[in-house]
Amino acid sequence: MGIAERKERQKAELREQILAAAREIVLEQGFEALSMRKIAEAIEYSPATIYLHFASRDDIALELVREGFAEMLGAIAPATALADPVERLRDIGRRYVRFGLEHPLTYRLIFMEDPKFSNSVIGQQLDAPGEPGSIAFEVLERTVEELVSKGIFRPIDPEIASQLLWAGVHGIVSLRLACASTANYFQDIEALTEHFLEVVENGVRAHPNN
Amino acid sequence: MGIAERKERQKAELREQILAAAREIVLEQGFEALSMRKIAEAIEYSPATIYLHFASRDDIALELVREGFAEMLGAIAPATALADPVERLRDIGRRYVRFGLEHPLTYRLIFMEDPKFSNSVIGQQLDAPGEPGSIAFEVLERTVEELVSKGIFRPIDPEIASQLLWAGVHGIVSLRLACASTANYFQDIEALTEHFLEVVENGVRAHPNN
DNA sequence: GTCTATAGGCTGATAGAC
DNA sequence: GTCTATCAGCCTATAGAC
Repeated sequence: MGIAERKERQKAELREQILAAAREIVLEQGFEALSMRKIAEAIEYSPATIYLHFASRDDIALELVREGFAEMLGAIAPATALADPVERLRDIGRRYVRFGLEHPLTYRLIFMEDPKFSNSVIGQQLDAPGEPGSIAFEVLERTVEELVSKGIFRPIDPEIASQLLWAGVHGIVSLRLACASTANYFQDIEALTEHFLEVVENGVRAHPNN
Repeated sequence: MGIAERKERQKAELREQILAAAREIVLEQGFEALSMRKIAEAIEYSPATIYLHFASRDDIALELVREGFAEMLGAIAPATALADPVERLRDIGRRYVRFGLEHPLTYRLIFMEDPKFSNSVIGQQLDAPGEPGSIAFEVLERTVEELVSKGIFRPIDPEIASQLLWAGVHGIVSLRLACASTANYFQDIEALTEHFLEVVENGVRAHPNN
């Protein structure tokens, strides 16, 4: 059945081409500029052909958000390897912020563009136990747990602490993306991140060390 | 010159009607649904008439973002009246989050919708010393200063501390708005806000009280 | 599988009549 | 000041030919 396989391969390739073209349009012209016609032009097929691979524009957009989310998790993942929970926690925060700053349009796409897609993707990732997003959040929670059990952090609900950390780094990134030109007020985001991590760490520490 | 005045009054009235209609459309159908035709239909004038009061759709949108920002500041302002700086700081945070949750679409419009407008409005507000936004941020900074000078907070740069607080509450609100349906993970935003304020307070306190 | 052609919308903005 | 009419363009999605 070599012929059927080749056909399937070609079909999958075209699907990938569509997504790649869509990604490029979003990264170059913004999310709202994404249209079936532009994708068609980029891949040198007619708009009608795209509908053989995706049911709608929303389907493509959703897939892009999914990919963006996965890309973000991939950028944060290396932090997991750190043995020291204090360093691991900091590294997660730093990597999160760095990803947001280095991929502002991807970050916007995931969290700020269309609530319909953000909601669907983030919700799916967090509600299903096996999903990468769920696992990433669990790593965060378990790191907090470790810090508590080692007596470094005072007893604090790991879920709440994790949500605080997430909200904090998300706030730093998304506020920056919302007022990117307001350079006067958010000059050094990396430094702000360090301060945030230090303040939170200090705020939940069992034996304050300032 | 009563006639000229009446005409001016009527002109201003129509301008207000346009903005009111635009606001309603954005709050009911979302920002991207805002169009000149829909506004025209709502005010029962032809689309061409709107152009006598606003140069473009962007002009109207910008004005809406400006108004939204002002509305937010107005909702936070009462916190200024609190004499106790600790309570004042907490109240600012609480009011900020409450406004975001009670006016999600206005909050989205200000910070998450179109960076073009967010940027312009937030930038203008923060860069010009006399603007309400600038003043609000100064109140925050001065509150931190007061806490430091009274020995309640350790010596910390008030600007950095203020940015941290802003980023934190913004993160709480905007993450919630991005994944509104993910109720499992962000059940009680008010409680999360309390934890955030407590952790930050504790993290910068001169004499830890846990 | 891929195309052309098109239905059936929507949009911002403006010229020119009244 | 306000209108009608319209330009010039965008869009998603599909029917039907090849």
